[in-house]
Amino acid sequence: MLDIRLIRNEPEAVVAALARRGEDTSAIDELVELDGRRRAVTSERDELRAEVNAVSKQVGEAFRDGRREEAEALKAKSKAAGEREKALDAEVAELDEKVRDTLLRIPNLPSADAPDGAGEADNVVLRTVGYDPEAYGEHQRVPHWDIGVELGILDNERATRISGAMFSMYRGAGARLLRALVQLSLDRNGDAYEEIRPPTLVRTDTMISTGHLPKFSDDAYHMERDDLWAIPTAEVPLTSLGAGEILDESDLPMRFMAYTSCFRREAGSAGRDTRGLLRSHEFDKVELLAYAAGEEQGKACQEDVLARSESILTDLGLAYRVVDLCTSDLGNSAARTWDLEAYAPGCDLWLEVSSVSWFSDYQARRANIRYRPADGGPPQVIHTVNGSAMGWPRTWAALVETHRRPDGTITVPEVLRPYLGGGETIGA
RNA sequence: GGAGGGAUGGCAGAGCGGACGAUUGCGACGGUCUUGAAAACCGUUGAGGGGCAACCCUCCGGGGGUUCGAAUCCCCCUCCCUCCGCCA
Repeated sequence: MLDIRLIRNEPEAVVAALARRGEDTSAIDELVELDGRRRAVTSERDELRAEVNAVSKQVGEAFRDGRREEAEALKAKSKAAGEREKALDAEVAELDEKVRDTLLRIPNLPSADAPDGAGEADNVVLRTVGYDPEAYGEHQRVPHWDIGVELGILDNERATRISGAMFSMYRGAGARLLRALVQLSLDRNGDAYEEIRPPTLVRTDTMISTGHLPKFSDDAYHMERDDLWAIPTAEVPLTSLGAGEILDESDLPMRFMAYTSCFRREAGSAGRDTRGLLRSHEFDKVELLAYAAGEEQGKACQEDVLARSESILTDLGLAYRVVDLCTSDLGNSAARTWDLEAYAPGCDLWLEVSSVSWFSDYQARRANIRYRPADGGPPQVIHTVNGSAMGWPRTWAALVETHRRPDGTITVPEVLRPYLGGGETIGA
């Protein structure tokens, strides 16, 4: 959520920044007005409160000194003020809630260096690595859903029978490959990122902190009976790890990683890109996340996550490109996002396998995570950064398609072999 | 699921209707002393909001109530702990 003081002091700047997203900015004018009213009523209420406090004190003194009559008179005076105060207090509460509700629905301001744009087409490809369209043979032009069936390593037909459309099931070497990918990624990031195994069901508050609620409730699975949400990404519990806390600047940046299932209803995208592993309701992901002291450190952390994710793709022998999301394609909470897209030759698609974002203090303000500056100043809201390392189904797909040999078997990239008992081939 | 006990500042832990934003200890920070450090001693040290400022208001898990006045009394909720039951 944005800082209300920023909206108050520089509404034009906020409107201009939101306009870069193509966002309707009328909520800002509304907020400025609401906030003004709220502050006026609040100070009026506070004055009355101060009066009640002062008079009450006198009541006590009068009683102690035995001045009964005076005490009774003061009591009546205080009671009258108290009643007016109560009415104003209700009004303040209502305005507070309105301000917060409005604030929660306003997206983050894009970073100054995020490219402007009106849609996906305006995203900027920063670099393409290892891609040569001429280099792929016919044997690599087989989509993973066919390879999966052919080798018996993917069984979405039965997954569908068990859970419905857009669920998947890995089998045998396919399941092992998936686990190897997860483990590789955890192992190589363990030097700097603390491994966490968080809960995958979370409270409403937790979903609000990352910005997944209140606006995007249709995208998430909700367990009505217990009022819990299935996480769409480990970003949700990891971001809230430090909720409500004041950290020491010397401990920052703090870095965490988690391997979890992720659950997405994919409302509105039914039937789109649903073949094979392109899009499913449940998938595995390893997430890297950092708490940073301010913008400079935050941006450095974003670079670190990106570099780490890229190196995994490189080591897996996959072609990929880095895409700088334009302002209109940016997620609600993000200020700057780089997507990593791996090339899958079989389905001839660039698959988004990672999304590395800097959220400035937007999420941390919602989660109320702060740090105490080393110079002793007042607590500051931290910055958050996160990125996938990686989203595994799509990586699995790109890998299987890329490394398919003419005989239909799959070459296991060297880095994965230790995790597969030294095995060099799948499907032999 | 049943019974009981809790939730107070960075942490520990008092307070149980008015002088309490809160005793105290630890920690942290500043100073004295010291070649330096430690120890000792002195001092400072919660968060949020409003105001140019003096200063004012709010916050003792959350919400409601009683009262002129609530950290303190009452009700509801959440969470934690102990015991019992059940269960992976």
